[in-house]
Order: sequence, then structure tokens, then C-alpha cells
Amino acid sequence: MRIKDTAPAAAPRRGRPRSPEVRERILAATEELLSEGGFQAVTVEAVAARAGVAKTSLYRWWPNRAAVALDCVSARMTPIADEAGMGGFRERFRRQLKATIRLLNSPQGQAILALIGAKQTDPALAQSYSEQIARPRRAQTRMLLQQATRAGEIAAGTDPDVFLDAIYGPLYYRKVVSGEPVTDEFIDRIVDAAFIAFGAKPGAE
Amino acid sequence: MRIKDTAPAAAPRRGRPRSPEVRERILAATEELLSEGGFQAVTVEAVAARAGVAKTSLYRWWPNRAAVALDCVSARMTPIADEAGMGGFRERFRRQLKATIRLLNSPQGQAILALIGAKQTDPALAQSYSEQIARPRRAQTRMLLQQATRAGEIAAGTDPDVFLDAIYGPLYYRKVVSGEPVTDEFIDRIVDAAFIAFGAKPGAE
Amino acid sequence: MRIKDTAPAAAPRRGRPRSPEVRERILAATEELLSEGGFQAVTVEAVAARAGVAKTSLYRWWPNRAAVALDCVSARMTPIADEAGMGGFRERFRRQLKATIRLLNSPQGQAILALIGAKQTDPALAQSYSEQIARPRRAQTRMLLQQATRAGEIAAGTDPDVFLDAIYGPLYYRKVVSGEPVTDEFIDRIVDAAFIAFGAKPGAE
Amino acid sequence: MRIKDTAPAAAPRRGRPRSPEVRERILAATEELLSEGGFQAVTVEAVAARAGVAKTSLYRWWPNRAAVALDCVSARMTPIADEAGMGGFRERFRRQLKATIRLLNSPQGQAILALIGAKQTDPALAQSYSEQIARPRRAQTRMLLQQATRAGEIAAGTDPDVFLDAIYGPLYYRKVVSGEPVTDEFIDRIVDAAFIAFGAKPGAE
DNA sequence: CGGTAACCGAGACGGTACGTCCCGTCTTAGT
DNA sequence: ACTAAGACGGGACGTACCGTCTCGGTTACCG
Repeated sequence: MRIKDTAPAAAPRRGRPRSPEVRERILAATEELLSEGGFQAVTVEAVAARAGVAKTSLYRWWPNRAAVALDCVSARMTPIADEAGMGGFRERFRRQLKATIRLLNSPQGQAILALIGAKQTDPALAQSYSEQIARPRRAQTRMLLQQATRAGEIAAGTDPDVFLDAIYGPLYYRKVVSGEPVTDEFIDRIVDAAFIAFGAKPGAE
Repeated sequence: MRIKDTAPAAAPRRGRPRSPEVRERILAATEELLSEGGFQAVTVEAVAARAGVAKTSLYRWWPNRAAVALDCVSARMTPIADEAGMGGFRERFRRQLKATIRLLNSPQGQAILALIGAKQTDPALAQSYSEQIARPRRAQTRMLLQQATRAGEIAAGTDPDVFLDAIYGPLYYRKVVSGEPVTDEFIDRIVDAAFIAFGAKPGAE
Repeated sequence: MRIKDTAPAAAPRRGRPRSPEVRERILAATEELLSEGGFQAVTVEAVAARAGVAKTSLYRWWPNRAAVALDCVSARMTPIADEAGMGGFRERFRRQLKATIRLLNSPQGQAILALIGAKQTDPALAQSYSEQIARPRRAQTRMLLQQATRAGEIAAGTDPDVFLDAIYGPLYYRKVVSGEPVTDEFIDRIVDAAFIAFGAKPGAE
Repeated sequence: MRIKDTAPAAAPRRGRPRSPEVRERILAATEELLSEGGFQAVTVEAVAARAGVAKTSLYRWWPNRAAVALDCVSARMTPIADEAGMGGFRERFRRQLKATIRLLNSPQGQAILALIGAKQTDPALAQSYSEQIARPRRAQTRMLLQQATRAGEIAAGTDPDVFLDAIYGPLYYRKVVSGEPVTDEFIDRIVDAAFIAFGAKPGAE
């Protein structure tokens, strides 16, 4: 996605430069449509009409509507608040998971879920999602885990991906796959289980 | 979905009865298309053409292509092999998860993933998925958990949904959300973690 | 049309006889639909539904919707009022033409016009129209012409079809072809012209 | 119909201009279908397929198949040959009527009759027919009448519409309504009658 | 008086065409 | 070179009716 942003090399870049206002209008229109009718309301024609922009201008910079929506979400997505310093890491992980749930329940989250849905049948979108959404978020959460490990609350040799999947997995599973509600109590239990399984043994050195 | 199958009560069933052959041809065609081109090859027109059936016959019984694909998958989905009697429950859960991964990697699984994708923006489909796919499978895996609990390998008070989400969640999360590969080693670690967290304490009675 | 009414010969007619109530309900429903939405509202399905009758019962007795509408009109069409005895024949012809215009402007007439329209591309309907509508009406008007001839108001050798087409033709032409309005004054002039052209010469014997 | 052809004013005409070739291909395909299977062969899908054109290109410029057929006929219809200078006006009117009959008997005429039929139940088509076919033809024939009037063969005060309806009406009536054949002799008699009724009186000044 | 033939309701079925939505490409002209 | 505008070929949608075909149930006639 957004392949054309990174020009092939140091081409001299002649002609009129890209209008930043156009990009802004497109992303704003996309955001509106996303929150009004979900991803399936984000058609190229609707975005172009709403943004007062030609379809050409969309296709010039994005390969398809999914890329636009993804760009919109990733450009505007709230970064994960760290909310550091309060309580132990178990509590901080709980807060992070609960913040994630709140995000997924918001209109934004609706868009994210729609993108997750769409990428199941769109490999290019899947890769973009991975690069622009999944990995950056994982990098952020991984930092909290490193702190917890350094603080001796998580066992030293723990594979960070296994740990993080163990706590985020059940949450997304309910939200995306099974459709069962995700309660705070459920999150507590999942985090507790992770701390039992991966927590540093008290006597261990 | 398939609302019309279960008549409200003992309606006298007048008129020409539904042809089972038509239903069969439709599901067969759907299955073929599903394995050839994934869910996005399952268009109503393609299914009708392949099945030698009128489009109206499809719309008479299913509201849209997703419902057809779902019916196809749920009617033909390999039930979870129990493979009982071999080894401890930890090993049996591992085998179940690995079978799930194999299923999700198959053309069938491609269809299931596509349905999971589509249901993110289609509440009716979401409900059907829940009823026809998610709950039946959960019921099956829950039985294995009960056996494990009775056998004293899982702690008595464990909430079955929490336990099952704790092992299936990470798997689906990788497959559906993050897109990271799911290795056998990953499954082993996740199951191990669950048995640490929810396993019966040796000395406990 | 209504081919099946006249059984091939004196077939013994076994089995349940045709229900007259069904025919009545069908024609009544057709009449309603005709006056509500014109001929194009008279679909087989709509008639059947409105009449509380199976489509089969329609197709058993009529080959298509046009035949039903035609049957409806011809069975219910107001016969041409003779209004005899008042005034000369010129006046009587004027009254007949004006009555015809009133008929064509009524919902019934809408149906007749629709049938005239439909028969342009349906030879079978054209023939039925000719037999069930056109010729009977022509026979009626011809009688008035005969009286006028006998009374010495129309020249003796006049071809009745030429005379009648000369007065009905302009009327229908405006209504069916050109779409121009048909005023009473127009009718007066046309009838006058016909009486000039075909009227008996005063001195002639 | 064809509303969009005549832009409201001097709109700057942005965007890709309408391809005249597409219009041509559509009308040609329509003409073929019209002469092969009559108006009912002119389906939007058939026209599009035959013309090698997308259905959307049809719907972009015409509201329905009737409008296309009408456009086809009006764009290609043989103008009424004047055949001036030969014989008196009575003879010239006869020739015009006979040419009209020949036209109505041709495949073109079949199309015109089909349109006359269709417009009985389609007000928009009726208006278009009136504007694009009826009035232009009437304007042409009216000119001949004017000449005849100036030449002193038709009485001075004659209402042109009454006269023209008096000669064209019976012709169309037979063709469209009653279905009786239109012979040359019939035409002769009708024209004669009109000249008796509306002809200039020899001694009149 | 019991068969049975034709009626009637209901509605499934294969099919044609409809008119619409949106896609992604393209051709203009204007800036 | 970028933009707005929009025509174009195309694919699929979901709907409306068509005319045919089972079904089960219901009469009237005829043997």
C-alpha cells in the first residue's frame, strides 16, 4: 500500500507537487464515512464525492479503498497510553487491555475490526495492516513487558510474543471470532493466568 | 440465516416441497468455488451457474452469498476428531489445537477465515456464525475440558470459557489478527502456560 | 385467447367442473388493478394474489395477462348506448363519438388503450381484440349508419366502413397516435365533414 | 427523454466528452434488433451486447429501452418525401398517405407501431413521441396543406389539424386500432371525402 | 357408492431482464 | 505534473415476473 509514496529513487520530481490539502480532505471524508457506515461505506466514489475530489486523485496515491481506510486509521489512531507509574505491572497490563477494549468498541475500533475483516481475503491489505498497525502496537506493548521483566515481575526467559499473545489473544478472539462479550472480569482472569504462567518465581534468581 | 428452514410450527407444508437436490448442488458448487478461489469467488451468480440453478433459487433460501458459504462450511465441516485415549490431556489439547491450525490452513479454513472477516461488518452473519460454527465447536472442546477436569488435570473451579479462550485465543489471534505464523512450538508453549495457570495443584484435593 | 373455453368437441367433460367463482374473482381483481395502475399493473402474480387464486388457475384458462385484461374489458364494457330518437342522425353520431371519448378517458378506456398498445406487438392479442372488441362495436355503430342511410341522410352507396373510419379514425388517431386532445368542437367538425362528403345530396334520388 | 443531451446552458463541459461512436453503435444495434424481432427484441441487455457497450452506457443517456428505440427511429426515420410538382394536390396527398402506409409496413414502421403501443402506458414516452415524431411529421405535412390552400384547392379557413387528422386518422385507425387492411382504394376514398368536405368551392372567392 | 378425472390452493423451480452500485481505466480541460 | 470532472467497459447485485412443474386436498360425475 501507498507504494507510490516512496518514489522509485531520486527522480527529479518535476511538475506540480502533491497537494497536502487533497490528502487531508480524503482522510477526513474517509473517517466520516467509516464512523457512519463502517468500512463498507468507504467506497472510492463516496470518499471522492464527500471529499470533493476526483477519483483519479484517490487512485493516484492509494491502490484501493482498503488502503485509504487503513491510512486513515493508522494516521489518526490513538497511541497506546502508557499510564506509567501507577501500581504494579499486573495492574498496568490490565489497564492496557481495558483501553484496547474501549478502543475496539469505539467507532475507530469499528474501522479496525472492519479492516481485520477485509484483510482475511486481501493479502496486500493483510501485509499493510501488519506493517502499519499490528507491528507498531506490538512494539509499544513489548516495551511495557520489558519493563516488567527488568522489574522482576515476569520470568527472565519469557518469549515476549508468547506472553503478549497470551493476553491479547483471548481478548481479540472474543471480539473478532467468537463474538462473546469481553468483561473486565474476563480480562482480570486472563492477566492473572498469564502472570501465573510467566511470572517470575519468587525464590528464583 | 436459514430462517425459513425451521417452519414456525406444524404448518401444513402446502405447495411443491423444497428440492433437496437443488440444495445439494448449490452447496457442492459453493464448496468447489470456495476451494478454487476463496470466499471472493463465491458470488451468487457463479454459484448459480456452477450449480445449474437459477439465482432466484439461491435467494429463496439464503439472504446473501455469505450465508451460503456459511451453510456450506457448517454442513460439511470436519468435526473435531477426538483422538481419545492417547496420552495425557495436555497432549490431547495440543493435538486439538494443531488440528485446528491444519483446518484453518486448508481451503475450508480459508472459507472460515473469510466468513470471520465478513461477519465483522454483517451482524446477521455474525449471529449465524456464532450459532452454526462457534458454539458447536465450543461445545465439543468443552467436553474434552470436562474430562480433563474430572481426571484431575485441570483445577476444579476453572471457568471453561476462560480456559478455552486462553488456549484458542492466541492461536486465532495470530491467524486472524496479527498474521504471524503459528508454529507447533508456539502451541506447545501456550498449552503449557494454560496448564500452569489452570492445572490442578498436585497436592490439592 | 380463451381457446380452452371451447373444448375441442363434445368431450364428455368428466371431473370437477370449472368454478365460476374463480373466474369472477379473477376478473374483479383484474378490473381493480386495471383502474389502479393501468395495464402494466395487471401482472399474473398480482391478479392471482389479489384474487386469492393460484397462478395455475389463471394459466389454465388464459394464455397470458393480456388475454385476462381483454376478457375483463369485453365482459364488462358498457355497450354503446343507442340514445335513439333524439334529433337527427348527425347529432346522434356526435353523441356516439362523445360517448366514445368519455369511455376512452375512463379507467376502462385506459385499459382499452393499453390493450391497443399491447396488441401492436402481439398478433394473438391483436386477433382477439379484433374479434372481441372491435368487430362487435363496429357492428353496433354500423346499425346506426344503416338507419341514417335508410332515413336518407347518408348517400345510398356509401361504404359503411369508409364512413365509420372517417369519423372514428380522427378521434382514435388523436387519442392513440398523436396525443393531441380531442375536443367536442373537433368532433363536431369531423362529423360535419363526413356529412358533407357522404351525406345524401338533397336533390338526388 | 434525452434530457441530458441539451445541456441547460453554456456549462463548461468538463470531463471526458461523450463518445459519438458509442451512440452510433447503440443506435445501429437497436435498429438491427428492431428489424429482426420488433420492439420486444430491443432489451437493454441485447442492445448493449450487440453494440459491444456496457449497460451503464445505455442508462447514462436513456432512461429505458423505449427511449432508445424512439431515438433510433427518430434519428433514422425517412423524412416524408415531398415528391412535389407532379399532379394536383389531391394526388400529392394520396401519394403521401401511400408512402406513410409503406413506411408503416416496413420494419421501421413495425418499430413505430411498437412505440405507439408502448406509449399507451408510458406517459414519458408518450411525450417524447409527440415531440420527436408526431409534431415534426405534422409540421412537414402541414406545409403541403398550406401550399394546397394557397393554390386554391383547399378552402381558405380550413383548420389544418382537422384536415390532416381527417385524412391521416382513418389510415392510422385501421393500422393501429381496428387492424383492418389499408388498401389504396380506401386511401383514395378518404382523400376524396376530405376534398369534398374541405375543398375550395369552385365559385367561391 | 367408490374411483377417478379435473379442479384448486400453494409455491418451488429455471429463467430473462431489469435498473443500480461500484469498480478501475481512460480522456479531457483547467491550474 | 497535478487536479476536477466524468465517460466508459465491466461485474455483480438483489428484485420482479414469467411460465412450468409438482404437491396435497377437494369435488362432481360415471360406472
